[in-house]
Amino acid sequence: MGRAQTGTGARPPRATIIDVAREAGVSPATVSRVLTGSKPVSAGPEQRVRAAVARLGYRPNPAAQGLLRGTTSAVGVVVPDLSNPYFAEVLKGVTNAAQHADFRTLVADTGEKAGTERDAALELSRWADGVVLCSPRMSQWELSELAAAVPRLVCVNRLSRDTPIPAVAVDFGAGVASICRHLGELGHRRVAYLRGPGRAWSERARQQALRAAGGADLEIVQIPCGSSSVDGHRAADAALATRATAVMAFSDYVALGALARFDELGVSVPDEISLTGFDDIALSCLVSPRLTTVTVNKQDLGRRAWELFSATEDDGATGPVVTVTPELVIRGSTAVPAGADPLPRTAVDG
Amino acid sequence: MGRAQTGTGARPPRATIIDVAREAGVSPATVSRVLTGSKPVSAGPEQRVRAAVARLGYRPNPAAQGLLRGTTSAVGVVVPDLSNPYFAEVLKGVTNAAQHADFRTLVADTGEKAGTERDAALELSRWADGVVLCSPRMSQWELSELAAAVPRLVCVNRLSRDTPIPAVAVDFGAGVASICRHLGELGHRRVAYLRGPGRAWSERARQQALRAAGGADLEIVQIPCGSSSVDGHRAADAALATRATAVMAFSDYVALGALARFDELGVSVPDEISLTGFDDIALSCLVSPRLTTVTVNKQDLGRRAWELFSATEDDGATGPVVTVTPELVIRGSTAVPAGADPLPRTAVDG
DNA sequence: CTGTTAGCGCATTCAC
DNA sequence: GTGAATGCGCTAACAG
Repeated sequence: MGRAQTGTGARPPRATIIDVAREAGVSPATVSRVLTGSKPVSAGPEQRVRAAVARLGYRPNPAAQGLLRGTTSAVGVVVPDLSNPYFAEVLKGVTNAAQHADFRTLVADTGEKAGTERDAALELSRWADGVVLCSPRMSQWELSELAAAVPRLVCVNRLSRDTPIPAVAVDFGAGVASICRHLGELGHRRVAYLRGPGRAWSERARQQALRAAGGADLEIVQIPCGSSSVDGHRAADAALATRATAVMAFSDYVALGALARFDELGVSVPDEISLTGFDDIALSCLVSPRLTTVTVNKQDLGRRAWELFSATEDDGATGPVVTVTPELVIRGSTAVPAGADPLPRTAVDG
Repeated sequence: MGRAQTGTGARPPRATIIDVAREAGVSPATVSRVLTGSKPVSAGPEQRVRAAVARLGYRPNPAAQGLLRGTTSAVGVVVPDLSNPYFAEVLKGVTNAAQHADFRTLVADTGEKAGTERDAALELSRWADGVVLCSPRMSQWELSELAAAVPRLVCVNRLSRDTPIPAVAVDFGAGVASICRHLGELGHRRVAYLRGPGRAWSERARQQALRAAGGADLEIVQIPCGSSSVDGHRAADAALATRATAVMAFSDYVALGALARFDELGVSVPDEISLTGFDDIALSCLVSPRLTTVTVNKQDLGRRAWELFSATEDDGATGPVVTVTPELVIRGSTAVPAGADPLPRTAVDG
């Protein structure tokens, strides 16, 4: 009885709060009060409202609520490439945290094209209360400009000196330093570095650490590469040509590509050449040899970005910066270079 | 001159169409007309409006627009696990296609928990014009119920006989059959199958094909497993214990886990045991040996899901179903079983 | 061509 | 406690 005729094919138009009010024999205001719990409602009407809501399958229209509140309960996430497991994990971290706080996640993939990041972020910012920018490749200038236009902007893996943008970032310098130390202790003296995208802040941070680490003890040979496994695969030959005894890749994703190329070439890792990654993605311990890398909790990065986002005020951001220190994890892809003493450095120092 | 005082920290409240109208000395309707192009506006006012828009940095509020239009220009995507490269790729496919049509993508991750899929989809459907459900693990009954509640529901890798839900799905049967054929031709007679999640439709589709393929020629031994690489890693020992000469994994992601375990155990692939995957994720040709699998264009799957979505009417869905036939790609992880004739079957048959 | 009016669905004032 | 009125920002329908 009473169920509005639900034709087989025709879907009933979404019920409004007015429909519910009529059905329950109360005013829309009362329905709203029951649903939001903003003001007490006596038992009788409350029951009738709840029954009507259930019967009609009523769900408040979020657009209308948002219009009234002035907020959207949504957060935008801009990533360079969803195919990259790293960004997929960060997105997962943000999404899960947001879901927990009853927020929706809007996602945009810029396809590693720095030129589209600005538009993507601006667009998402219209639909969401703010935007999380993952490893933006845009210029510092663009970023500052964007920060002025987007109500709540949070960066992942991008720190900016001039503009106080809230950010959570991996301490790439510490990561690179620990890899260099590890390689040095093994006896490597000449290391080929597979460079990431020049526009990536994280790459520039690595370069800085590389400059500090490289010197008399460790010679770093730079090889242009990129951020994907295909890039790593392509750059592997050039790395080999440097006669370095170890290859340090921009990331695990890149390292996996290089590893595949070494395998094709019959170059044994780590016997003939050592290889390191960065990030410790899931698949890095599924390859053979398992990748020596630096471990970063990517979902946690996303979660922290969310926390920053939800702690940020809509007006001038104070710009707290969270730094996450990665940890070296030594696995099978690094070893003493062929024909070298394990710890010559200690011997010399001592 | 004229730039409203943009205090250093304080962000100016988002301008409304009324602000623009005032600034340009016209009515809000004229501003709207200039912006939407719905009706012609003469040059003078148009220029003034554009100038005001630029000066104020005005952008229409999508919530208000949506409220009026009754649509959101957004699509929801529900995936079991963003960490799984397969789903990340499908999401990328949907997002890119949606972006192209000026639609936003909302994403929800259910963490492989079938129980949360329904709520996630229902929730997203309030914010979006419809939902793409990726490999839903929910029951057929729940799915039918959901289809009645969500305006535009599209499934990926899930076909339902009773309810006509638009869907794009891989022809898992054909894929499994081609793997079985390949394995049979190599001379394998006993194959261990690493099962996917029992709730997954794709798993049931595979089982059907397995029943057809398994028989006198090919014995299939079923091993409970799961959908992640960790599951594959765990199940590898049991697969080995069956004394099968080949292992067929539910997916590449699972196969990669098994491969890693075989490597740990010193079991050589494909010399001692053959291994196959399914889906052909990017990393499958980065491991050693490269994985024999069946190739599926995952981004394309997402793109097609989007097309189905945008072709679907809000009312009763007609339920077109697109089937994608995967292609066998033979790489290094499969070989003739130890001590067997390469093509005994042909010999017997001939 | 342009301005005025109304209303999308909802929550939150006010009166009662 | 409850109902009626107001307005969030915007565009469609009307007048002029």
